[in-house]
Amino acid sequence: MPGAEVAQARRGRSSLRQEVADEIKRHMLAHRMRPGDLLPTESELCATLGASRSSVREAVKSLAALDIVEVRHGHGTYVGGLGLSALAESVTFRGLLSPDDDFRAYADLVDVRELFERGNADGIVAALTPAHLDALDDLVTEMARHPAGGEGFTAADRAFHTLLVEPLGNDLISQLTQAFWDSYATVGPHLDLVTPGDERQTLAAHHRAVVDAARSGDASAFAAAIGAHYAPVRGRVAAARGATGRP
Amino acid sequence: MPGAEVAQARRGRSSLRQEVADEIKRHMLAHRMRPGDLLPTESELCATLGASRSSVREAVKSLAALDIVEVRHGHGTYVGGLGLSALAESVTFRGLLSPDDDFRAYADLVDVRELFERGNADGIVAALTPAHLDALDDLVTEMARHPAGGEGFTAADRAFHTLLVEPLGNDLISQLTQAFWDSYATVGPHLDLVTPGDERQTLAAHHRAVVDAARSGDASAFAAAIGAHYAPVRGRVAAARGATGRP
DNA sequence: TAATATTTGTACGTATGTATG
DNA sequence: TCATACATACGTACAAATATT
Repeated sequence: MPGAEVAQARRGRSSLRQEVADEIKRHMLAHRMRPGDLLPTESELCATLGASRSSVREAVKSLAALDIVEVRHGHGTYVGGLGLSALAESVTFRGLLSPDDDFRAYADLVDVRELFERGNADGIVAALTPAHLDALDDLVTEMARHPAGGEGFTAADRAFHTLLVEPLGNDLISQLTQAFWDSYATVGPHLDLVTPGDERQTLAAHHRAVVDAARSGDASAFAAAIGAHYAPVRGRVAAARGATGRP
Repeated sequence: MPGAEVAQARRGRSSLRQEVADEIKRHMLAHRMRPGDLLPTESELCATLGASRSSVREAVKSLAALDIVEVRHGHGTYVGGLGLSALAESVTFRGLLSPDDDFRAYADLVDVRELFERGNADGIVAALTPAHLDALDDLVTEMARHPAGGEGFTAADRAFHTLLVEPLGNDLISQLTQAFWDSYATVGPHLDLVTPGDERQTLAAHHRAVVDAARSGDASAFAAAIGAHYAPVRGRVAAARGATGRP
């Protein structure tokens, strides 16, 4: 017998697992729970929802993949951080799975990353504080001290782009920026893109130009500097497209 | 005994379920599979990966939540569409779970939606064909024929914003636009936002202004029209913020 | 330090629902 | 209608991790 409570509300509808997942979300909303709050144990969910442990576990696992819940072994199940790690994973996999379609997924990624910074030029330049600018400068120095593509450079680059949009105060944009940076950094190395040595040398300089433009308060100059930062990547993609066949 | 192949590569690392999920993704990449391709059956995965049915099923369920695989009952498991339904669900839930923090999640959503259209004004105006413009006009007519908030209006609105970014040829932007529209449309009704009757009347007119500006080829006018389209929503959020306490 | 209770992780067997031929 | 292949669901048992005592 497939339980009672949920099963009853499941006549001709979707799978029991989906119903259980929806019920768990409803529970979180009804109790106005916050990230980090403790959810009922699996056994309790089984009893409450009238489903077997397998079904409950599978439902919980799909919610965990979306960062809606977080499961800690031997501890319990908690409300998740609701971050966009799921997005990053999905977009990354998309890029890895179709590397031969003219690098389209990768190029799309670059466009979106640029949009977040260039399209918010006014807001970013207006909201950046001297403290922000100094921190950005330090990160550029950090980049210049490490070889491009290395550990230190990569970490500084991620922090740079995160900090750049942070003053906007838009949490969604901040998380999207990080998710897309992660995808970009993961997909890139799997592509056959040729990065000339002299281009590696100018990477830190491009970032420095962005900070300088921001410090000057000139939104147009800032937008142009952002454009110059992303232009080389587009050039590499175009070069690879030309090389691999497409006329 | 916890199998052999995967379990061996799992000394001191993460859970078996995670290993199985990674292995499935590796399999998809190694075989250069495409959305719609058939994956091995659960039994085969159990045998190949040396894991039990439970572990394999839970792993598959987390991949299904990310639209990386798609499971069809009685049919088999296929490579998923790699869409951003996961993003929409996560963002929507985030908005629903924290409706009392000054509508921040909702306001963030509006900002991002506007960014996709306003920030791409140049590209959109340049790429829109006469056929696109006519289709957009038809959708506006459709909106004007239906009451705001109704079924017909909502469908036309979604199609409008989808079509608006479509000529950019950026699949990622198109999918993000749709995902955020879905979140916006789902979260909005749960918030106590007051929409004056006269504002409902002007909704179609705002969309018409966007199309007219695009037809004129003036990117600045287009950007301004997009701004006018989203401004009322910001007004409602600001009004609600003022009403519920925050000075 | 060690024993114990709680909770999630893994495994296996069985029965049922669903689509194809 | 029947047979086959597949996913769905249930129940039980034990392993592993994390506390508390």
